[in-house]
Amino acid sequence: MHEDELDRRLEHFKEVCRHEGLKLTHQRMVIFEEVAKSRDHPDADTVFKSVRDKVPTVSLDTVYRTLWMLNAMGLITTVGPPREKVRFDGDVSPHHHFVCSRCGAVYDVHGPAFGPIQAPDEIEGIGQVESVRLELRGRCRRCASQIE
Amino acid sequence: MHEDELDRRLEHFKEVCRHEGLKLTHQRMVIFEEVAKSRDHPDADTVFKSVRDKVPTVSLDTVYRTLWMLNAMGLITTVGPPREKVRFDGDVSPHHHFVCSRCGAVYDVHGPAFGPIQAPDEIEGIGQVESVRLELRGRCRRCASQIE
DNA sequence: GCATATATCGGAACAGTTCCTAATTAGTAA
DNA sequence: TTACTAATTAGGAACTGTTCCGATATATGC
Repeated sequence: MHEDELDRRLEHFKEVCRHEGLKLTHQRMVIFEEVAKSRDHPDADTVFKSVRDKVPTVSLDTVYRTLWMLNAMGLITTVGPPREKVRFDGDVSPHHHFVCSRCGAVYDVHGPAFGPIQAPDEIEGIGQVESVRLELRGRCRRCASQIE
Repeated sequence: MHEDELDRRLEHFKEVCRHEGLKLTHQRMVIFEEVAKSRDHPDADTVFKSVRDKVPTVSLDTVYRTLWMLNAMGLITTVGPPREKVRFDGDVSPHHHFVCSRCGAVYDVHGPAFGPIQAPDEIEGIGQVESVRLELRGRCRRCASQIE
């Protein structure tokens, strides 16, 4: 990534914070920068260790809080569903899932609209695909109809 | 689900166990039946509680061991990536991920082959889709080239 | 039935994440 | 600059989901 791009993201981050009335603490900036410039999808502990090199007293809690905050603000994303326990499915036929982000309910989606998903050619250079998992997230009907 | 279908699955399960030299314990059958007949993607604790009604002394460990075994045998599947910690991604542009099931490395997949994924009409009746997550799993090049 | 490899139970251990509270700090206004 | 205040942090305890461990029990093959 270009130095410029990182600066641009940092500036955007500051802007969003100001706009949301969030304080621009040193910790937050270092944590954001760490994820923004990383290319290897680090876990929380990895971020924690990197940040600690620059801010020795930072706590793991702060790292977690900040990461989820950044995620909520759309400044970073996560790989895999956040904070959920494993669930099992007796149906092994090819299908996908809709997970309600509010109540956690899981709905099967068999709809043929997707068809059998095929990996793009790019994958060739990365590895051998063994399974494809498609997960839709959102608010289910029941939750959507309830007042917040 | 028809009673027949459940019986068929149970019979298939027994067959696979025999073929693999796995013992057909009462616990295993009850656990498998519980997941096979469920329609709501239960978590391990839910399965545990259901099974306990029929086998009061069953342990949570047995439930977990059995569920992962069933998963490994392809008799059930999981929702969401199993046994992994959350990882973060500073890239918020639309893209997907390839996760190596052996070393855990995550690779970005931007390939246009997928295009913007669209939810099937079936979704209309389920809820409002807020995000779509596509995850490819398999063995990455580096791992594939190593002797097991 | 007997032998034995396999599976189970129960509880302790573990890992990742979140909670709690006193102390600190960024932003704001005088 | 200084003082004020609400937001944020550090550190460690607590929590949750999952796995490990060792003694006991059991399914299967003979």
